[in-house]
Amino acid sequence: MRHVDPGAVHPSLTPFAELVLDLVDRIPPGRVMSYGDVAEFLGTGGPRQVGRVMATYGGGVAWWRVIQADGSAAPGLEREALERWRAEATPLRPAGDRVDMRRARWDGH
DNA sequence: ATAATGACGTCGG
DNA sequence: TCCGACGCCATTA
Repeated sequence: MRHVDPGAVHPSLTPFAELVLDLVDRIPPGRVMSYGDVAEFLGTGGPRQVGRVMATYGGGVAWWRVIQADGSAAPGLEREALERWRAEATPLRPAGDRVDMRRARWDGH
């Protein structure tokens, strides 16, 4: 048996939740993906399903790198997300309260 | 099996 | 730019 597989199973999670969390774990610092981007990349589910997973299990991953398509942070976590974005130099819009999706969006590669 | 839920996305006004 | 209405679909009750 191996020591610790990065993509090892998370027993209590649904297959879809594992796919989401595994992908979020690979988003590089300073880059982001919208809920819709994640669903599209996985080829299953939709933005709301990704949102459900993040709301329930997002605490263990880089949740601030998964945002809404317009560049705004997850509801209720705007302040903390902003600190994270600044800390890892995520490209922000002039106003400074949202991510510049055109430059920060990660395509999965 | 059926219905309700929800960290969304898109479009019209 | 901001807001409301509607569609979406895995999960959960």
